[in-house]
Amino acid sequence: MLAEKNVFDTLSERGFIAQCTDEAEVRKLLGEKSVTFYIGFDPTADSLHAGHFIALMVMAHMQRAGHRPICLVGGGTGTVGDPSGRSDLRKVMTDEIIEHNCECFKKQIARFIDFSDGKALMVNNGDWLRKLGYIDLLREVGAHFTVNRMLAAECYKQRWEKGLTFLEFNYMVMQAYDFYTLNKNYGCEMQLGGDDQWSNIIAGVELTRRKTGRACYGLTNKLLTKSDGSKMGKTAGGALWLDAEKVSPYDFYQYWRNIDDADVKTCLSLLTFLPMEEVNRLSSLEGSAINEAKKILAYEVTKLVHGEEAAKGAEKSASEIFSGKSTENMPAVETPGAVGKKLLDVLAGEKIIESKAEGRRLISQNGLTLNDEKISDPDYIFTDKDFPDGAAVLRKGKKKFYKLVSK
RNA sequence: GGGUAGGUGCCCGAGCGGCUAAAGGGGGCGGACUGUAAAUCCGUUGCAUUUGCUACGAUGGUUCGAAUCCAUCCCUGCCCA
Repeated sequence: MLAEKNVFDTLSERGFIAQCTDEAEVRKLLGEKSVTFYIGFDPTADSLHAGHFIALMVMAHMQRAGHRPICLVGGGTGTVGDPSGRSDLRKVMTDEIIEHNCECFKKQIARFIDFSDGKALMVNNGDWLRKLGYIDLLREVGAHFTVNRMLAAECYKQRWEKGLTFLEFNYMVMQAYDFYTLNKNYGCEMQLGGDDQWSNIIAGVELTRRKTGRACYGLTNKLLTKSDGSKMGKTAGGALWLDAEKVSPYDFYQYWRNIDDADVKTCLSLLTFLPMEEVNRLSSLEGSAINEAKKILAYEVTKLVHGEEAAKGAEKSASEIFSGKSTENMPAVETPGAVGKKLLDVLAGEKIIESKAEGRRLISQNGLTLNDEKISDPDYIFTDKDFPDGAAVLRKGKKKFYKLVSK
């Protein structure tokens, strides 16, 4: 069942599309039948992050329009590591870790994509890549690649200075083989992915054509970057993970709530399903009014990732905390027996600060507030009075709040 | 395998016997200004704290004293094979 509107237009209108093979052909294809397509995710960590989310959105748009997604987790390619656009060699992971990460990915992806009734498939390229024989692969696939062409690929540019290992050089071949395999087994005709995957995708399109004579297509989505070109989705602790254990819904919400004005439009159109009229209306708000747009953005993205309940909770906490009305939903930290202990010891113990030196620095720079009183003494010791109702409100910097619960 | 240039804090990058926990920049953090924004400005940025510990690829050595000198090893780039 195809949607009335061509997804290609939807994706294009929302600003997803970076590069595409034969646009007219792809658009036509997507408009006339249900297309099976795939996106691969390499298990580089035990959670997906904001960068993957945009790909999931593309996938969701496609599925909503009646096409069939194949989610590929890279149990095989993950062992090699994609060098595309990277300046360093990826860490080698053990098979156990890769397997574990694949499982984590599967669970997360299942929240965004409907896998019921075969509406989507989940595959692991380890299933076919791992049992390939070297000689067989060379003869079957290697013959179709010229090194000259591979070397010219944009994705290796970054590596010219640092050196590219043969191991990584093969990544492209493996990914191309994935596409060919999926085309053969599932009739997969398109591969989507982040724009950094363009070279790999093209390789797959060509391999499939050479081996089968069938035309395949590729389309890449823009990478999630800020208006200044830097990567979006970076937090103090690293990536903006989709796993609630790694980044709480509240922090996740706050990330989007604090996005640059200039990025509001991109985020709304790429990361939410709000109609474009609404996206345009919200992102045209000026001055402080654009905060409304940010609230909606934060709520919508959090809802997609963590569910409606968590999104509402995060929204409520944020508005209460920043208006100073209530501390009820503030992120709580259990600090039993804090009374009588040094403030810095307690905070360091709870990882609220990374080290006591950082704590001292914060205090000397007026960055720590306890129940609305600036802390000025690095040796401050908690007293009963700090926990009026069994809880104290600690503020670190301007925006990080913690409710210390003393039991 | 031969020649050569290197491996410095989160990253880039200076330092090339003591004044070096290590210039400068980026990033991060804090403050001011604001709109829980950006830009800007100021401060700060190993840990422990009252001169203690750990750090300049690894291990040994020379020295009163080494990131800086020597030896061996590991890793990387480039050129040659």
